[in-house]
Amino acid sequence: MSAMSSTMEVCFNSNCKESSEKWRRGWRRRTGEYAHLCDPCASAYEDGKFCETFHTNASGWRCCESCGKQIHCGCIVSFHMFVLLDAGGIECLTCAKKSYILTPNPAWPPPLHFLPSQPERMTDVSMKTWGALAASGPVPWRQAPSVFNGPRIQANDQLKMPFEIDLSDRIDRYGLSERLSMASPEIKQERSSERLANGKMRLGPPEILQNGNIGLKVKEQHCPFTSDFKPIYSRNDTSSNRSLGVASSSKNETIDAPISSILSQSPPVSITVGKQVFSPSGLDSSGEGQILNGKSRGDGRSRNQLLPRYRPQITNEELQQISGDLKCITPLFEKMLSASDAGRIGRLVLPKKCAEAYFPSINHAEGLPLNVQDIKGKEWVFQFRFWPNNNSRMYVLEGITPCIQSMQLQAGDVVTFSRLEPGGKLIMGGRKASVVPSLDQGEEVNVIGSEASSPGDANARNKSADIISVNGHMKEKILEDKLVIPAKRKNNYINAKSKRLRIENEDMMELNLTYKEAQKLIRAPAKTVPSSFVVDGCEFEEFEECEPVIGRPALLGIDHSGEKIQWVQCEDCFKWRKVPANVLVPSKWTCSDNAWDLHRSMCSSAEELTNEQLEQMLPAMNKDPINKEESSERDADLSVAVEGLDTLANLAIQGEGKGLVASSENRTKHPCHRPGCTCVVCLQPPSRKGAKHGHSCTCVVCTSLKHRFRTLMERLEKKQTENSQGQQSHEKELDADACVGSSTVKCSSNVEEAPNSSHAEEPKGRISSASPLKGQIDLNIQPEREEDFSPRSDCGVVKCSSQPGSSDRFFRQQQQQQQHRSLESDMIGNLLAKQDGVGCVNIIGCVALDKESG
DNA sequence: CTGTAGCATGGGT
DNA sequence: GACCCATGCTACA
Repeated sequence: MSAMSSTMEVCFNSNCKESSEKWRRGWRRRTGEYAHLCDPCASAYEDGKFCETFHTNASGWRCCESCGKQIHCGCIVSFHMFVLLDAGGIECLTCAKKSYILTPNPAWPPPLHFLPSQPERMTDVSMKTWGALAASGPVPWRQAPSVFNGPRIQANDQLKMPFEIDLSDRIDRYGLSERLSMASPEIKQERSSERLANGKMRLGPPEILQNGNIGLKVKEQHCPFTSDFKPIYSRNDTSSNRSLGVASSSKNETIDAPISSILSQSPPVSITVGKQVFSPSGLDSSGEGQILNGKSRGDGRSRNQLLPRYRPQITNEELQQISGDLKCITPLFEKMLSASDAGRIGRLVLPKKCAEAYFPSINHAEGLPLNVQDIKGKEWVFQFRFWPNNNSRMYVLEGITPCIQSMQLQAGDVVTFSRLEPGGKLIMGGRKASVVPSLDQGEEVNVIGSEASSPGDANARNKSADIISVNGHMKEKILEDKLVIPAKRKNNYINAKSKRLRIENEDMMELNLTYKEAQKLIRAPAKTVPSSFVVDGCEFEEFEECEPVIGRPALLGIDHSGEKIQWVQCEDCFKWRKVPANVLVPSKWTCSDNAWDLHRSMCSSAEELTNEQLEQMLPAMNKDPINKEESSERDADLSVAVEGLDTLANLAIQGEGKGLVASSENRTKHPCHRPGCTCVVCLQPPSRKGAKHGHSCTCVVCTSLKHRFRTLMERLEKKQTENSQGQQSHEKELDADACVGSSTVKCSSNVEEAPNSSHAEEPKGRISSASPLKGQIDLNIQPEREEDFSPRSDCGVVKCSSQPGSSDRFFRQQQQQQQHRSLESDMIGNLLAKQDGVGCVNIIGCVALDKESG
């Protein structure tokens, strides 16, 4: 700071402007450079009298809450002369020193690109130390003041806060650095002995609380210039007015930062946020992995920092809820409950590193019982154990189901593990995914459909958007509790890690949709004239190179005058309006579009339908589990009727094609061909050189298609007959099975295989007349699927649920499809010659035909 | 037949 | 390619 230079410069002090060949270093500027001061100004600065000398008439003076000394708060010069108190006000550094709370003030974003060299001490000691800490193990300390996670800090950014240097200087000036840099052997020894005793961690020295001054003891425990810190996340209740505060921007702010970044960037001081004192530490008693018999547990990897997804994202409120007053809480880690975690098995798979770092050491697979207290104070005993797994271990916590249920957690929610001081009691908390606060590094838990999203997780967002794109606005009621997407891990948690979960979430769409319904809702976009052709009496409508339009579904009805009409729901007010039956209602339709009833061409107009009438029209609403609970809230229910596929989905839920009238033409729609499309059009003949199929094409594909179509008709006909006979029992089966399928609507049959010959010989006319799918067959064929379909799956409709297993099955189905597709072109000829079946309709109306013998 | 415990599998990192 | 871990599988009670 007092370095001299002989370069002729003007004093940086605007009130001085002396030119001098000799200048001295003053305060650190935002650029990272130092203010060059003339000798007198530098002296004033170093004496702490700069502002008193030059800024007496400036505003921004405040008094130290403790000693009353005036400090020029509004000045960069005095920026490091004071600390912000949690309760407001400031404290001069001298007083702050007395309370051993050395949290620097929040600073501006560090000048990444203008970083001057670090003062040697900081570089050599502090930074190395912290750098070493960052890589030294799971860091059960993640809290950091907002200053660290305001601007996103990358872990490897060599950030240097301005206060780092100056603070150390100040500390030096106040004679603190000596003390702080003194790594007491006693303390070290104490820490070592604390790490683990008898397999149980001693988590924090009792004396932390004994003197009633957590902050004080914490400071002594946290020698900033040693690499051996004890992490204490303490609730500095009594000394809050003496704590250096870094204001938390919000009460519920999550205090989080990449550990490595914190450790590598933050000054080695404890930090208070709210009422908490955050004492950074790379290691706690377990940070290096638990030590048993003097030997560190865990492999080398376990000493790496926790994966972001396991870093506790606990909030102040949660901490307060957990710890109460005068207690220290050390957030350890957290984990999003997977389907299996939250399942009936009651096993929570613990992240290995976390288990080894924070839980007692276990040497036998049987493990040991672990007393855990939930946030309500209820004691639980879990069995902490492991399974050998690939030369490794897989740690699980058994018997968590009651606790999970007690906390009303489910898959997607988060369980948190913290440690309560004194005593080191494990605290298990829970967080509903839908209430997760924003997290650092863009890690958030999102509720699909909400605006909350992780900024750094485009993929996750996209995935969410994918779902949204299907759901449109999707039913919030469904989403609220079910559709929870964890934002991501480093790249994308949900996208990469939780593919199953994602699929499961998609399953949660509870989308019951027959492909007949899908077909009726698909149409060519405006200005697009679909080509049509007839194959074996089946009229196809094809519009390539454009996205299909999902028409707005409507409910068929008959006017009081006996005229056929359809009821269409306004997109804005959700009132149902009557339009002529032959009208093609666009997917986006509002009352203002109601040209047929001008009296009801405004949303303010009353609805013509009574609730009873509507309920009659939507009888299935009361059958559906979801809609059942919503049936009493018709408005709320209707309010979620949305455009496009969302509406499609909703309508599909509401009934199996009841009253759906969206297409004016009874054609099979084949919207567009995309990569992966397996329709007969996209599937080139085995030679792969053929042109697209025309209506008179007699290639093997088209021939097979015709054959399939007949079979489809036959099967559906049989299925319908059978359904009408045993629908009730069948529904029970479906419920019991909890959906063998997926969000892909699938048609399968529980009908015995019909001999192929009969298919081929089936009179065409009979099929056409008998089948409700006359003239409707999608061209998308996935002939490979055979093992996917439960014989108990309903024909043309499938219920999807979040049941574990269904998603996985679907996932595997998808994988198998992919694999099959890669072989498909080679095998298509043979396959088509052999296959028959009824299909699977996905949301865009593609039909995958179930392979069938014969 | 059902539930559970323990291991195996395989996608993801 | 090793490791993690979600979940499937299966023997067993």
